[in-house]
Amino acid sequence: MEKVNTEKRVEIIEAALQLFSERGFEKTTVDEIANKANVGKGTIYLYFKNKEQIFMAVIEEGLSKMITHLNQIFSHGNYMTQLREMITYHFKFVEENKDFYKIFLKERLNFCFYDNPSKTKIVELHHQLYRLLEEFFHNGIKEGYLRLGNPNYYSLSLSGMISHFIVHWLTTGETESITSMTDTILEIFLTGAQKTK
Amino acid sequence: MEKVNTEKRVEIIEAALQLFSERGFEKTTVDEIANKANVGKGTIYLYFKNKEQIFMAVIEEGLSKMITHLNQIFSHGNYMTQLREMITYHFKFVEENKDFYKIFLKERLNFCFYDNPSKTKIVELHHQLYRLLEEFFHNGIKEGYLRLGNPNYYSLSLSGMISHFIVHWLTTGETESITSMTDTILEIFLTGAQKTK
Amino acid sequence: MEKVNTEKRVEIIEAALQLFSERGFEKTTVDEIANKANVGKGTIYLYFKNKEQIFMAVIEEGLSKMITHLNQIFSHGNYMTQLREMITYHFKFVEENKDFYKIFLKERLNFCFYDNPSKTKIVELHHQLYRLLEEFFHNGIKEGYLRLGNPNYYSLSLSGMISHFIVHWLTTGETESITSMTDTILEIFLTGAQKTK
Amino acid sequence: MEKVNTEKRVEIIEAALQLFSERGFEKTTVDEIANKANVGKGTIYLYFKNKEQIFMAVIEEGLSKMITHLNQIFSHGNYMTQLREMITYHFKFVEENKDFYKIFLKERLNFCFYDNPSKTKIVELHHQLYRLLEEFFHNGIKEGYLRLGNPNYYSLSLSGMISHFIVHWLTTGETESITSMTDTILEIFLTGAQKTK
DNA sequence: GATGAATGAGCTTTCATTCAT
DNA sequence: CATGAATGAAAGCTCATTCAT
Repeated sequence: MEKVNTEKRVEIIEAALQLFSERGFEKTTVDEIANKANVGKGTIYLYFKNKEQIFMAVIEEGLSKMITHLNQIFSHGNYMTQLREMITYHFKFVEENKDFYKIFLKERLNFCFYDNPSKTKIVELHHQLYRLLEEFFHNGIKEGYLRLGNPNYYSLSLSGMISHFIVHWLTTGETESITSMTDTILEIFLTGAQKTK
Repeated sequence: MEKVNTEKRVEIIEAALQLFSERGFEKTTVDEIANKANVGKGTIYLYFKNKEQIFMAVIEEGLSKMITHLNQIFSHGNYMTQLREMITYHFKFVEENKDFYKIFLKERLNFCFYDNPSKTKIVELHHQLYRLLEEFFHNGIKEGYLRLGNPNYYSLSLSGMISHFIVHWLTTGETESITSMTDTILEIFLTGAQKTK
Repeated sequence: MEKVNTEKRVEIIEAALQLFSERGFEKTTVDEIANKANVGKGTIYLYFKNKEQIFMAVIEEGLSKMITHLNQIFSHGNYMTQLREMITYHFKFVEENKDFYKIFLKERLNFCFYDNPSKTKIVELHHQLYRLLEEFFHNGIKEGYLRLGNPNYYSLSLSGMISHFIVHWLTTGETESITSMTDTILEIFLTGAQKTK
Repeated sequence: MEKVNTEKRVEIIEAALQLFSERGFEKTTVDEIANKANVGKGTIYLYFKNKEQIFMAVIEEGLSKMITHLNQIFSHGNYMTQLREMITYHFKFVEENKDFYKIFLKERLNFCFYDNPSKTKIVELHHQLYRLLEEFFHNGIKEGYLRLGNPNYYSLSLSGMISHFIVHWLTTGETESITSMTDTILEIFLTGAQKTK
């Protein structure tokens, strides 16, 4: 019933992405998506089984992009460069995909509850992202760049810092580029906030 | 039209809190809230102008609780104790107010868009929380506990770490108490993740 | 969710009965029913779970009426009088409940397929009607009024004759009262069409 | 716009016949018909103006078949043989055209309302069938096989008996061949159900 | 104050029909 | 001739809100 990737499908996803991020899933109507995508309302249902599937496709799209790029970053260069680039990439990504990131931040909490088959792809991608970071921090310890410790805790800490800076940036009007925060975060993450004697 | 605090109002808020956190705002019906609160559906509209106002009240309630308690923590004891207690308190709070915290995490992003008069109270409280933490970190620097730097960045970093650990905890089944994470977070925040020679 | 018998419920059933018989189930919209019944569309759903349940209620209503009356007829008088009255009653019933009878004639074929719980009541009533007639003809044989034979075949034959006369009457403009057909049918049923020497 | 009989047209009618009898007219989609007939959806509209016309063609097809065959039966043999064969033919027909007969039984009631030009063909055929039987019973009286009386009443009586036996057979699982009912019906129709002294 | 029956705007989804290829 | 992607009117149903009691 659902058609494969075509120009129309992409247009629908892009329209939906914007609207979902502006008004949220529930407050966005299929009519609005159709209008913004310049397709008939019925057309939407040629490409997606229902409104929820559009949402899933939107998330999938964004998560896949993130994973692909992180994999690229982690595939060459030395560790510290990768660390810095990972942070910068997050900021660049959010600047370019503000809409997706807003949705992502809101929906993270629900990913775990996605049990029905139509959502497993999302859960799978989210796990992939999680494991990618875990491995990265695991390597950091093994290669002697990071202190001994649970790599997941490092992962959660840095991710938390990054996403919280982003939340702050998004909610305070997105003045200036947020990429300039890279060094700040890197320093706090690596050397901590405590005054050394 | 809106009545002041009474037992009924509290019951409505508590019922709504639970339902909103379980199903989200849109998927919760006023009927359900009325049932759970053991009041008539019409009664709800004696205490709240509309469904959205219930939501606002729920958020207000939670934010006020947090602010009150943080103020208490910051009012006595030495700095490092306050820092540790602040983290522990967050964890305790989320354990006791899981429902509210979920909503809070999701809605944070929207606080900035709350322009209409009915939401200013929320924005105000959110700012208060923000300033409270800013001041706390500002003091940490002034009193020589924290390295020189922008107190907001410290605030964002630690808040991000805390909330991200909570997200992880919430989405992985809430096994064990999360308060045990206090030391882990404190250490990473204070001394960083980098291996020292 | 469904309210019990009230004036509104009755009005909805009556409006639906008319519309269903005029346009058929599918071509009748809930809006139309609501309009004809002078209630809001939403009100319909206070009394019926969905459109199909209205239909079921309509059928139930009519079948119950028929069964009740047939029971009355079969409860007193001698056999031949009962037989005649039964036929007359069918004609009177269809004259007074033309709408229902049309629906009944069309839906008979589907009664057997009504497996889901919401329809068992209908199936049950239909069986009741069937057994009532079977027993009536069984008695006719036992009491020596009817020739030896399978009572079901007599039941099917007479019912068939009656309903076909009704179909004819309904489709040819319902000129004159159809009750005048009672004797014609009775005679053919009892003594047959063949010329006796 | 409508093409004459071709293989494709026949396939569409046959597919529609089956689907209409299974799900009814409204619940059958043009897509389904197209799929079952192995033609493109657009192709259907080369052969039929709209969905309703497919339905009409289905009915026409079946009625024509019945009329043709009844004419054959009535064209040779003696009267009583013709009578018996007419009944048997009905049963054989329904066994071979169960789908059509179900639709026919349901739609009979509407034939009279078919006023618009697209339906006159149906009405015409239905009248033809009616007159064919009327004439047959008229002859039966004239030739001394049947008692004096209105031939239409005999026609309605026997037709009613036959179709009601068929309804019963269709709704009770179609166990055994229904053709075995021929004698039963014939006897009741000819000699009646009343016990003779 | 408290209620819940009543409402209709508004939603998602379906599907007969068209038409460019 | 044949097709199926595209369409939007129209349907069933939900639910926030009102208001007579």
